[in-house]
Amino acid sequence: DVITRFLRSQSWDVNYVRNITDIDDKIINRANENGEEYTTLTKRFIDYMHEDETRLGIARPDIEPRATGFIDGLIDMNNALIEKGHAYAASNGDVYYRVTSFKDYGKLTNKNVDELLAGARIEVDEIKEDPRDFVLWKAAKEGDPSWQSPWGNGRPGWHIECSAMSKKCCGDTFDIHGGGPDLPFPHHENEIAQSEAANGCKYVNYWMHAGAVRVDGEKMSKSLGNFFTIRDVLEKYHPEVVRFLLVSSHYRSPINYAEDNLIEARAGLERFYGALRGYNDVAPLAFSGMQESAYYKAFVEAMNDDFNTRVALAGMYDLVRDLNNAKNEPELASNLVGQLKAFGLILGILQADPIKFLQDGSDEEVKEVQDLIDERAQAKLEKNYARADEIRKFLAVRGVELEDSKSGDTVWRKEQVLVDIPYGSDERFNEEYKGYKWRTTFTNTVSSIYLSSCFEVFKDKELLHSSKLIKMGEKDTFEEIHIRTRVLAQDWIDKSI
RNA sequence: GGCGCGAUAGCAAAGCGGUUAUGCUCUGGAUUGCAAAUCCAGCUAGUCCGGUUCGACUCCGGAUCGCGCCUCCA
Repeated sequence: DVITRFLRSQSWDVNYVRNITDIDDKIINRANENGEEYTTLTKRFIDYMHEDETRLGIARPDIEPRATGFIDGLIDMNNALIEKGHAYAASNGDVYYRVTSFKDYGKLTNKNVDELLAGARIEVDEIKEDPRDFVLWKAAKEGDPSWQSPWGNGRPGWHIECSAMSKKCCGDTFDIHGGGPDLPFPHHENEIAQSEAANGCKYVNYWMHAGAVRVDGEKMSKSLGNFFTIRDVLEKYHPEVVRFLLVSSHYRSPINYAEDNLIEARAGLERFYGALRGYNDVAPLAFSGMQESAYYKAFVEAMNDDFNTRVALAGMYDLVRDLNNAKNEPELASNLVGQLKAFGLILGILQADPIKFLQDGSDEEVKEVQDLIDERAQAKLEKNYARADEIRKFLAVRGVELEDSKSGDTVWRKEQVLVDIPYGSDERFNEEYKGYKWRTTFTNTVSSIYLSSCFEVFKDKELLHSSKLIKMGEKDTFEEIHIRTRVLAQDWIDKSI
């Protein structure tokens, strides 16, 4: 999504194609289990996917081909491969690709065809000429969805559909082919073998493989029990926070999904939205009018360097600093905001109402908080600072942070929940130092590889201080963290006496 | 075993053969009735062992650790 947005912003004519595999063993099995048509099942999941994408602000591709819509092209391709000796129809109605016939096989992933045999774990199939051969067309089992073909009723093989779809949608050669880190072998290797053998020309100019999303440092998988959906995440975090996390690292780097990283992503966004408050009427500037801007040059340079979104963000932070310094120069500030929003548009962030983003609360809460703010303003006018502070503290404990601006207005924002108390209730320590009581809470959240700790200092049950989140590396021991937190707590008490 | 990727400060994450990455956190200052936000300044780096070089986090070699792929999932 970000790559497409950026390329288009630089006047590239982009044809963005993303295919859907809507027929395979898993789909057939699940549809049979559910007692429904496989098309009903795939439609439901495709609809879900589109809903999730919409929430994340992901633009739809220009074409979203489905495998079952390209059966004819796929059969043509198989025919071409058979004619050229790169494929053969087996006795049972399957069609296989003859791997040894393609001399470049393995060029993408640096595989040696001879060594592949040694590593083959599958049982030797009597039907294939060679265990390395892969299926292009699979004969249908009784009752399964199938299509007619020169080799009898069947359905597409597992790799050919991508070659067939891309040929129709992108042509014999196209520029960029993306995919996940698990795809280069065998899938993309097989696509190359199919398309280059059938079409007689180069398949793809640039391969882009993304880094894996990891959970607690491991691959997400059902067997590991660390599997969850984007919907689960969006229940807890604003979609923009998720996007921000993703653009915070290079697309090729693995990215670790951890609560701490989401919290940090939110903190970064708060800095941007804090600066954007009050500029709702400023629209993103067009890149065409920004050619001379140093921020624009930095942004484009970063993005032109293999879509280095992290470096692009660094430049945007520079802009934010300059924007915060330019609050007394409305014209300049407005221009900077326009630029910042323009960059945000490419990354798919910063287009929301800052106040809404920062307050992140229900309408009832907004009213409740505003009433207290009004009461506090009155107290301040009457120089009743005790009451004013009481209200501030009351709200602070509930995660509402007040900011008095110079003009006298008070704005507020919702503080992140720094610590999920329920975890680690058996890992709390109540200690005493110089007459102050302080409590340490440790957390080791389910999806975090990091221990976190925070401390709260009390005097006669009154909360005096609540620490910020202290994050610890995975190598730190529990004992070390405990000592470190104690030092911080005692340090605070020493200073406050 | 084969192929490939990685190891950077308290945390996250980039570039770069010599010169500030950046963000979060933390510390000091300015500001504030007190705060917050903001600004200014600062503290923490480059897994280990060799080599190349005037100079290496950056290049080369090795070790260690971590991760991915090697499946008729696509």
